[in-house]
This record gives sequence, C-alpha cells and structure tokens, in this order.
Amino acid sequence: MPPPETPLTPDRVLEATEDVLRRFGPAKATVVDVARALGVSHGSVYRHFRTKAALREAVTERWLDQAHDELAAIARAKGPAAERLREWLATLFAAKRRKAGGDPELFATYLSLADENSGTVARHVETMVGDLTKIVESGLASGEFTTRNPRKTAQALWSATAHFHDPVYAEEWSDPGAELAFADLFDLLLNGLRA
Amino acid sequence: MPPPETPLTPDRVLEATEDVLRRFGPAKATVVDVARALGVSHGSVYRHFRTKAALREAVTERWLDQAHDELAAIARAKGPAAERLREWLATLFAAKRRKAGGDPELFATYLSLADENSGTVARHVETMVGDLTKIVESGLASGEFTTRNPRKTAQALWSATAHFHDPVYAEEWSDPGAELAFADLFDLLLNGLRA
DNA sequence: GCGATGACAGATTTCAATATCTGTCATCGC
DNA sequence: GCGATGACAGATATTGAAATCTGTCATCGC
Repeated sequence: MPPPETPLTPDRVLEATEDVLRRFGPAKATVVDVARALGVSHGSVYRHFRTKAALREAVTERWLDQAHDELAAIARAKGPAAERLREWLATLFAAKRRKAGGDPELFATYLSLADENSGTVARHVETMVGDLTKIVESGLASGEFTTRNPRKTAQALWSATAHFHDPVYAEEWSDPGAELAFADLFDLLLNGLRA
Repeated sequence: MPPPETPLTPDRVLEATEDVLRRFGPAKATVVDVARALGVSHGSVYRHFRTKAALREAVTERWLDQAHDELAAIARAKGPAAERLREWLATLFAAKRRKAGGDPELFATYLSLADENSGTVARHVETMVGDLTKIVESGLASGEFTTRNPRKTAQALWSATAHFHDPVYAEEWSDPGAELAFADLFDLLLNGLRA
C-alpha cells in the first residue's frame, strides 16, 4: 500500500474500474478489486461513487459516449443531407463493428453493463435519435427530403437500421454480406425520404 | 402408472412436453417429468426423440410455425402488393404482440427455447423472408414497386421492421405509441419501394 | 478539519457434497 | 418379436455452510 502518487479523483477511479472489468469481467469485478488496483481501501472508492451500481453506470456512460464526438460533427456539418445521413450511419456501423470485432470479450463485458443500465442506454439512444433528427431537418429545409415529422422519421430510421447498430445483432456484423445488406437497406430508406 | 389410453405417438409426447414446459419452465422441465405426465418410463420418450435437445427443438418448431398459415395466405393472395405487405406485417406484429402480452411467462419460456435452437429459428426467418419476397415480386410484376433484387429488398424489409417482430424488442410492443411508430416506419418503407 | 481507514452487519457468491437427470441397454411381458 | 421398462454410468443441478462482498460509520493521522 504505497501512498497515492496523485490525489484520488473520480476519473482515476473510473480508469481503475475499466482495468478491473477488462481483467476480471463484469461478473467477477468487485469494488474491493478496484480499491486494490488503486492502492486504497474500498471505503475511499465509496467516497467518489455512492454505490457499486453508480460506478458501473458511470463506466457504461463513458463507453457509450466514446464515438459520439465524431457523429455529432457529421450531424452538424453542412452539405447534402443524404450524404451526411449515409456517412453518419456508416460511421456508427463502423465504430460498432470495430468495438465488437476488435475485442469480443471486452465488448461482451460492456454489453452486460449496458443491460444493467437501461436508463443510461435510453439516454444514449435519445442522443443518437437527436443527431438523426438534425440531419432529417436539414434535409427538409434544403428540399431534399419530404416528411411530416422529422423526429418521428428519425425514430423510424433508428428502428429500421437496428440490425447495424443494436448489439443484439453483433454476430451478424462480421458477415461478409453485411456491407451490402446495409447499402440495400440504406437505398430503400433514402428513396423513402426523398420528395 | 395406468396402462396407456392411446398408443404413445410423437405428437402425444410433444403435447406433454408443452404442458411440462408451461408448468415448470424451460430450466426445470425434464424428460422424466414428460414421461411422468404421460404415465410411461422416460425410456419410452427416448424411443420417439433421440435426445432431450431434439424434443425441445421439435416443440420450438411447432411454436414458430403457429401463425404461418395465415401469413402464407396473405403472401399468396391477389390484390395490391402495398395492401398485402401492410397486412402481412400488421398480422405478424399482432400475432407476436398477442403471444408476448397474453402469457409473458410462456413467451419467455419459448424465447429461451428459441435461443437454444438457432438453426430452427434461422429456417423460420428464411420462411418469413420467402413470404416477403413473394409480395415484393408481385408488386414488381404489377408495376407498383421498383427494385433490382426482390429477395434483397425482402431482407431489407425484414431487417427494417425488426422492432416489430424480433422478440428482443418485445418489451416495447406494449407501448401505446407502438402502432403509430409502426405506421410511420411502414410509410417510409412503402414510399421507398414505390416506382 | 478532513480525507482515508478498516471493523462490522447483512447480502451475495462460492464450493463441495449430494441428489437428480440424461441417455443406454439388457431384460421383461404381451 | 417388439414396444416398454428400469438399473446404471457419467453429466448436470441443487443445496447449505463457509467465504467474500457491499455499504456504513466511528475512529485515525495529517
């Protein structure tokens, strides 16, 4: 138990938690493990996070927000809405595929965290649909798209593309035909959006 | 152990298995339970199904095929393809919603059976996409729809409507807005299909 | 004074002994 | 002869006692 090199911050606790989750998996990772990794008593961890559940929720949120800067930028950008819609969806799909394929065990770990934190996931989905709504609205403004209700259309788009972003379909993402299936679906949807 | 009223047939075994699954759930139902329900020794059950897994697979297949006569009739019928597509999807959605909402515990039981039998489920999905392909082809023939590849389009439709037939989304089916969300999505897709 | 500590109670998990189940097959009785 | 039986071996599940974990808090040392 060496004295702490740096003061204990929520961020350092989160980092240690991620390490412990990586090493032991979601079922075995304990608060005591996190404290041990930090060289402090587990009481100190509880100073920064009220419960183990809160700690795991914070880690989940961090993971879900990972790719969001890039996506938000596409949603905010100028240019043809159709192009940006395709790019936004393709970027999302690519990010998911990278996470799922790169380290399947870690992906499974975060999946089980997401299962525990449906509220956090719902908020994340809200953000995603918000991005899509922005794109649909800009397409409506430019005359590219026709729709009565951009938000509902965005929700329909989110729903319709679930196969390419919902982790329950992760197994199918490594299928060689996945890119083509995505293109087919996107064409159908884009055609539906057009005036 | 009364003597069997009727000769032991695969069908009687299946029926008894369904009963046992209903009563004990997928985790607790055993072959010995099924035999007991039939008033025979468990050895006799193994005369009709090679393994417990085969028995459970047969029950799963039966459950998946339940609503299919009605759907196949819609796919084969005459009339506007758009109408039939809407009816086919609406009928599927209604059937799923009925099963999930009517007896959630039994639904959960069959879900866990489906999880064990991915091959059987894949074959069932093939059948469903086959129905959709028929409808898309008839729409193409009548000039209602435009598409390069009816089968791929049918797959895209299956994908896109997952929120309303994939059991992973069953929780959302009881949401009061579900019908509206379905209508929004269907309109978008139908618009995409049109010439 | 203030963050860190570790003993503690109650909840949860682990582990090993025990019981039950699956699948086979030699044997039975009709 | 032929379907049904139940004893059996190995695999799987259950159970309850022991170990560990979560969350609290009185106390410590800087």
